[in-house]
Amino acid sequence: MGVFSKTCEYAIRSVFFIAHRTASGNKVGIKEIANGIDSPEHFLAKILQDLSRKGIVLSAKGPNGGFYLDDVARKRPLSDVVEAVDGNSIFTGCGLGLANCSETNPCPLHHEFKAIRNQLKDLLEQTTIADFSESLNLGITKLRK
Amino acid sequence: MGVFSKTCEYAIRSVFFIAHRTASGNKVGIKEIANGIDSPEHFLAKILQDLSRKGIVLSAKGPNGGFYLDDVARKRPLSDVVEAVDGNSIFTGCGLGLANCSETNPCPLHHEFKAIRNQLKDLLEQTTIADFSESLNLGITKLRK
DNA sequence: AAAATAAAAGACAAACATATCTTTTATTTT
DNA sequence: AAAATAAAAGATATGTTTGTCTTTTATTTT
Ligand code: FES
Ligand code: FES
Repeated sequence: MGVFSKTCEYAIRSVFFIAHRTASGNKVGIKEIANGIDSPEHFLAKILQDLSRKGIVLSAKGPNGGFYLDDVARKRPLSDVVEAVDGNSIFTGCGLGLANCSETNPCPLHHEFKAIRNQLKDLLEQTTIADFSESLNLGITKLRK
Repeated sequence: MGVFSKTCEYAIRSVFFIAHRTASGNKVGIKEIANGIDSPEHFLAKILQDLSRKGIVLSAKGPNGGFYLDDVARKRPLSDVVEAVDGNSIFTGCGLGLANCSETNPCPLHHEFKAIRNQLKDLLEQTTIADFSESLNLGITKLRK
């Protein structure tokens, strides 16, 4: 089990892929996305339907349709994607699973854990979906092994 | 879903509890532990059986029996507990779920993610089970809400 | 030796995450 | 209007995690 759920991993990889493939106003179909990020097609379809409903990605039916991002969507922080799929427990929850993480009732790892958790939060809040398009264009980074 | 599995959360909380309650050579029973960390008794029993088989905790059957830790077990780093339960993917796995996290085939988040992942690794490797007994004794930290 | 205690082990069940397949709806092209 | 396209929606399946209950084994106390 990773930091994010499998669903969330596919979600992040797919928005990166869509951003990268639809930079100049075109759209990309579910099959191509699923292949591009090495995910099960129908499972990814569910995820993108959900992201579409929540306004994280945009979609169009019919010929020449597919998924895409507009300028607003491109500039969304990654934290919005994570929160849409996995909720905000990764940003606020106790590392040891206590019901309420707080300064007044901390678990033994609270202070150390909170510092690390906040760094992950900062990373995801300060980088946008579009931020990684260039390294993908250059082939420096990958979305499938 | 947190950083650790529910099973691992219970495991960490229980070793903290056992360390705290068995400081002077005594033992503590499963019921008391389950109540002390607010976990399902029989589920925790399975976890402790596993930790016992792996040598993370010690146990004794019969009257006055229970779980305990010796000096060696007390000084084990938390990373041993986590690795025994959740494996090492939290320390080495790709944040976006790619099959192999590496410098030569990095995902877009690789460098940033790796830095955070390594901090968690360092935290867990550099603190031992016994390190938190004092703050538990003083009631400064808690193992149940 | 018998009774009591407590962990170990086994069988089962519910909930959730992940995945697959089929049908429907909306849109565009012809 | 008809045909083609592609996402949306629905139904079903598989696997894993989490949780419960019962029986067995080992140990100690009486
Ligand atoms: S209480 Fe556990 S991380 Fe804050
Ligand atoms: S390749 Fe993704 S974190 Fe290293």
